[in-house]
Amino acid sequence: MYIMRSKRVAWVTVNTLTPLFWMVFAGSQDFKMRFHSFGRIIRWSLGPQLCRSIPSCQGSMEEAIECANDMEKNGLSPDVVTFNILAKGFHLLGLMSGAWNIIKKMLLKGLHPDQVTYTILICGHCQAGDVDEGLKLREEMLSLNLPLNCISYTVLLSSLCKSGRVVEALNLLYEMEATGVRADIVTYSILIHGLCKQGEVQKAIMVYRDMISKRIFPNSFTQTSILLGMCQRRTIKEARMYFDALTTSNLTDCVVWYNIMIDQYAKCGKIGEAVDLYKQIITKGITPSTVTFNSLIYGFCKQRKLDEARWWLDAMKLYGVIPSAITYTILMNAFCEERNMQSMLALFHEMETKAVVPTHVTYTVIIKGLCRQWKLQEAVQILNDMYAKGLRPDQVTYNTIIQSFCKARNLENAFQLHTEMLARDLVPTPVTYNLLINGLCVYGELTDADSLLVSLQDRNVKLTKVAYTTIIKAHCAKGDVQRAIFYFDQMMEKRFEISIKDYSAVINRLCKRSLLTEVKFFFLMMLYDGIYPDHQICEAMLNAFHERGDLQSHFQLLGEMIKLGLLID
DNA sequence: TTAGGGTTAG
Repeated sequence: MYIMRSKRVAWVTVNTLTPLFWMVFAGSQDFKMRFHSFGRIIRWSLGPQLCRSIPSCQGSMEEAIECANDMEKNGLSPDVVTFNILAKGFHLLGLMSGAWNIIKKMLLKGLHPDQVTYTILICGHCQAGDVDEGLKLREEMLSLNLPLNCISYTVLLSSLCKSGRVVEALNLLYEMEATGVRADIVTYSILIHGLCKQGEVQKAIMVYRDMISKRIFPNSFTQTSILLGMCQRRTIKEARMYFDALTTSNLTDCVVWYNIMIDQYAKCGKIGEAVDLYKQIITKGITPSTVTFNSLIYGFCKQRKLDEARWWLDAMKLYGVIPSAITYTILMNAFCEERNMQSMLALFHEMETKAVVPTHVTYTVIIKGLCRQWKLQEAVQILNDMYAKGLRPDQVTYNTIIQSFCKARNLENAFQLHTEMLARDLVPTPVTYNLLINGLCVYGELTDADSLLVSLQDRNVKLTKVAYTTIIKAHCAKGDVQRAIFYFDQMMEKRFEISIKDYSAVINRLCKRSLLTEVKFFFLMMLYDGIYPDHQICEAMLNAFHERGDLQSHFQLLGEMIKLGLLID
């Protein structure tokens, strides 16, 4: 009971390494109570410091472990809960090897990991981005006859949703139902959110109805997911209607709903509406968050009103809201877009003086700025500095520099960076390959672009339509229509949605080379595909037919244009 | 006593 009075007492106890503690508990008959108090001390010794930097956290982990060791010295054996608390501590620090060591100790003591232990480990794998390892642990649990509970399922489900694997997440929900594990509001909220984010709004509604039928009622998290879904798949007006209904029918308003709405307005250029909502937040006495200001700043940056954007950064400070790395990065990117490197770097230094730690996105913006000034070696230097600072550049970081090396006709360095990505276990994105293919098409050998595309296809590397349209355009421009048709067929076989833009790109290039038979071939293919020509594409063809003296085709097309209403007078 | 959820930047 003494321990429970205040945190301060617990800290005194831990820091003086327990003599006081044992004086308090000496002679206590309530063994369980003493044991639980140790758990609290361990949690307290982890808690306040976990929020700080890693080195001080490690210190507190040592203290927690020392406390657990102290238990043993005093004749109390740590149990599964004690070990779980320690494992969780390591997990929070991202030190999963430490968590595994704790589990090993636990096993050596003849204790068996329980559902919580497994959940912590699953969480560790999932947060490291390895859901499949988490799913393997699920198999292990099942093989050990250790059924997963709602929380363990929810951790897996959350991670699957974050990786975009919503179908598998849905299947897990069905598995829960089949095994008699009742999903709760957290499970449903995560799933509805995941489905909405993937644009699967219909499925999200289905899950929502299922939830209501089980008499689980939405809370602010669920409502946030639905609002997001509305923003993604419906018009902003419909989202606003839902938002208005939320804010008028709920007793307590949630700042996240306002943030989502403000962000939507900021993104579509309706900054006035965004500011109006901000005023509503203040009038209602809701505390705006960093995200509120970030979205407003983004909105002003998008309108290229950088003075006003900067004013909002200062306004944050007046309200006691702390700017984050995202706040600074938004502004830095806006200055980068304006080619104002000086202001961009001034903001970066301001960040440093205010102890706001830059992220990999912040550095990517700096790299983008350097690339725009063709300071490519300096950009590579920043990339290396990132690793030295313990930051992991991502695909966008690499793509930014690769694009610039391609534009600078330095394909060797561009491919070197691609190799470096692979060496660092960073899976290149379809954009990486689009950039490299485009680089080879425009500044290198087209045959090399062909070889790259074929090798990617052979290795089943995920590609987007752009890879195909890029190579098709290049073959059209260089007159190898057979090859262009070959890739066009492939693009259709892969069921990419082909638009008039794609046909126009091909037909325009063929017109420029006066390859009229091929022009007619693609034009017919477009009509067969159910795509109506526009005025621009017809104009290009008319000119080409006229220039080559193919008057029959010229007048035939004119006739078609009149029928389609594309020719006025 | 220990495990799970929402909004923003390149």
